[in-house]
Amino acid sequence: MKNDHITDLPRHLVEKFMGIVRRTADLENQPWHFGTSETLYRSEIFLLELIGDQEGISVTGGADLLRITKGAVSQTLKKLMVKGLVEKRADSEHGLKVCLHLTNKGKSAYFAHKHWHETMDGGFQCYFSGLSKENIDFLDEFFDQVALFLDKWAESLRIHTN
Amino acid sequence: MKNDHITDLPRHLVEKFMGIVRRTADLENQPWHFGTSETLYRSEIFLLELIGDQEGISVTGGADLLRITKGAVSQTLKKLMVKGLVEKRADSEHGLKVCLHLTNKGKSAYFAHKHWHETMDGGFQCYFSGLSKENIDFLDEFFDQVALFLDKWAESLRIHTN
DNA sequence: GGTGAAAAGTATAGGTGCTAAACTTTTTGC
DNA sequence: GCAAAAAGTTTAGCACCTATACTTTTCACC
Repeated sequence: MKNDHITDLPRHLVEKFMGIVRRTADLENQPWHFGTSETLYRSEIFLLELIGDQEGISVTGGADLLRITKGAVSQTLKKLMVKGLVEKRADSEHGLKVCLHLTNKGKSAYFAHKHWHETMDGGFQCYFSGLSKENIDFLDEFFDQVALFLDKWAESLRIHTN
Repeated sequence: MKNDHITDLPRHLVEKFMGIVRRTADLENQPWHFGTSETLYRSEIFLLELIGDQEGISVTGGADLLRITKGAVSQTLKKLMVKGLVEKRADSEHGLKVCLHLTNKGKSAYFAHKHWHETMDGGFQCYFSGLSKENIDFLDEFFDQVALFLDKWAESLRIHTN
């Protein structure tokens, strides 16, 4: 069929997109060795980054932002403390709450991660800056459409799970 | 700073994109309840889909295509067989190889999944069809840029892992 | 002010999904 | 013919998450 290259174009794009999604998830699952001698795993990096962004956050607060259970945060937290990257401090106004802070070792890892993002995102930001307003607007709209699609996906799961 | 909305636009888009990527990965991790009474998990769906697409494939062949170890395939395969969705057949030309096939129950799940994709992708394909050739080309180029970025990412991990 | 419910955090069991390594059996190559 | 390679399975172990039970503290209401 000589028109395959036209009708298949969207499918081709969808597959390209899904490839990117899977590769990104894959890369995020790789352990990390920057800024510290400790090996950091995905969940640990996420929590470290969150604590660095919001020093003094609580376990429950972190769980809400990471959208996981507080039990999961508690477990990851323990690993970060064993590695000497994070410390717990008592909340002066609430005897049950805990305030999470980075140690200097933790800050080293945190800023190494931030710096990695800077250099890494550099080229990409550059590419973005070179785009026309039309293309930027289009991308924005496109992402919204994808988000709507994901809503539909989630909804279809919700229905068939009852 | 009054120009924040301009300089932050790329960052805003990057975060939007990363949100989509994470949400998609999340949705793929949800268990599945279509076309069969059995609950299917991500690895099981992937393998089921692969066997449906390529009936008669071997364990090692599947491992290569899924880019995981054959041990992982063997484990997932066992679950699919316990659920009665897949069966092993001897390879007539190679006594050690195994040919994987869907049972009727497996085909039901496989086609339910395919049908779900059809209806699900429907609206999105529609949206795609309405796009101009310029926008399509731009998206294609954009995904290529993201792929390049992921290459850089992988490379940076490779270096720091030696 | 006292009491019961809610909230913060921890600990544990269990489950998915993967790798690495050890193992068996068959096929292939010299 | 025999060693090496290939196909597949099994096991131990790790990362990561949820659900649940639990303790301790705080809060709200009478």
